[in-house]
Amino acid sequence: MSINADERGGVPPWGPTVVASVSRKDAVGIEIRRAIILGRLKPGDKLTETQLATSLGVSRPTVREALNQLTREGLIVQEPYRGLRVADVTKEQIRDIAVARVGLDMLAIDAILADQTGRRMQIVEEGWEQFERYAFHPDPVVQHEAHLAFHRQIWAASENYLLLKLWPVTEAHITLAIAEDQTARDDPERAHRVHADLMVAIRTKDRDTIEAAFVAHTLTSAEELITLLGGEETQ
Amino acid sequence: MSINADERGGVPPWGPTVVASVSRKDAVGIEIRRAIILGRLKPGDKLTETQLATSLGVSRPTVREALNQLTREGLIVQEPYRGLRVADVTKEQIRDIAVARVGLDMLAIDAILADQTGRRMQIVEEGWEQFERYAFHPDPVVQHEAHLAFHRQIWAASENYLLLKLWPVTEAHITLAIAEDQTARDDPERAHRVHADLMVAIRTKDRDTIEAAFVAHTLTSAEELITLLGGEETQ
DNA sequence: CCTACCTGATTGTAAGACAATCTTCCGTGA
DNA sequence: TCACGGAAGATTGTCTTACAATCAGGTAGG
Repeated sequence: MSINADERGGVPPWGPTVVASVSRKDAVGIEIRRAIILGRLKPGDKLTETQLATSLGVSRPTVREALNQLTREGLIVQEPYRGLRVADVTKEQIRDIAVARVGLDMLAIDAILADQTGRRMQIVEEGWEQFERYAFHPDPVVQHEAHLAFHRQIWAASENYLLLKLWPVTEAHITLAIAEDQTARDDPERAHRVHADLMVAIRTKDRDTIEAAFVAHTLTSAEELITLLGGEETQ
Repeated sequence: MSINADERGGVPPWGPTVVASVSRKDAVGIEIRRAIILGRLKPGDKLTETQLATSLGVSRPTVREALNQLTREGLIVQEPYRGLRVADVTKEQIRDIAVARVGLDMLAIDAILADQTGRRMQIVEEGWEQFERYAFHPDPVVQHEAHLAFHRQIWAASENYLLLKLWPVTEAHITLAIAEDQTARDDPERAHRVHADLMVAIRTKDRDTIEAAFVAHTLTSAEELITLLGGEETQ
């Protein structure tokens, strides 16, 4: 696990698709998120600054800056002077995440439906097209990122400045919830279908229909995950 | 502007009320937020890492960690290799902040109203009592923090894990919006009254009444602020 | 007057050092 | 044998110094 291209034979670990260069700090953050998405770093795993700095080939100050950000987002839990852990979420928290997400999604939807020009709906359509392009990509990280990008685009379509500011923390928690859900990552057909259902509902432009779809998409999925986790109390 | 108690005669700059010690990094963050609240740092003001480190009496790495966090929250805007600025918000963004806040507040209220035990409502009452204790404090920073603490407590009362994770970014934007509103800071009577009105509405336990109160409290205030800002486009 | 280059300002990153805090293990005493 | 205290190791928190990278502004030359 290193972010220096020269150590990996030319292709940086965050892949060839990033056009704008990213800072080392951001690259570290990307790499840690990927490791969580891929299950290489699991909820509860312990980490240290020195270990991460060494394996990522950067200095401790650089890794600290990335970790501070991940900590603030909620992906990493820091225990001063003791080390760090990949965050895990309890079943109750998974439900809370879903409840808040539906509320926030509906805030976005209200703004989209309020738009008489159709421009915001168009932005959602473009997000859907992007999603379809990558929904079946062989790389599970690309699939996950396509999923996140689609949901982010719904919020972006609302053109609400604060919603977008809240996205990174929300994204981190979506990632954590999905990291608990091993099966979700392995079923791109299902992932595509549930998003297609969402898109069908959005196109009706009927608020109640859309809300029911988001509840099904998010809350119901959360309850299924909680059932799957069964007796495993994750905290 | 320094965070070392020994340079200030014993009392740390963040005041004697902090019981748990805070890290230097956190103390730096607190100090910069206070300066923004007090208007000593104004929207658009330019800052440099070196300048802040010197005046706060800490090292550049420490200041960087604090600034990274403030940047992520939205209080500071960073321009790589050029310097930093106190964020300012446009009138449209002030409206967006208010719209999103009402939505989030109502998410919290829904969770509070759903609670049959009355425990969550009790938490709101305790938040109100705390607010009343400090609403007329002579220090405007204490007043502002009392205001933030009261609103945070409404979210805390929802016991929704993700809502609380979203609070710091929301708080930063409340602070920015209020920093634009010079008059709001100077009228603790009015501040107390508008929060008392909110509390009266919350106690009715009628969702529509509460929503109307939050709209009046947040959206209407935002529109008033936008009118006050008049022709001054802050972007 | 315009363009190019150089310099200054500032951030991004690193290395090494040490302080602070917490945990674990070992030794001693009861 | 158990409990307590102290020491050592692990890890973060903070600092200092240094240099690379990038951008903006000013000056000089054409």
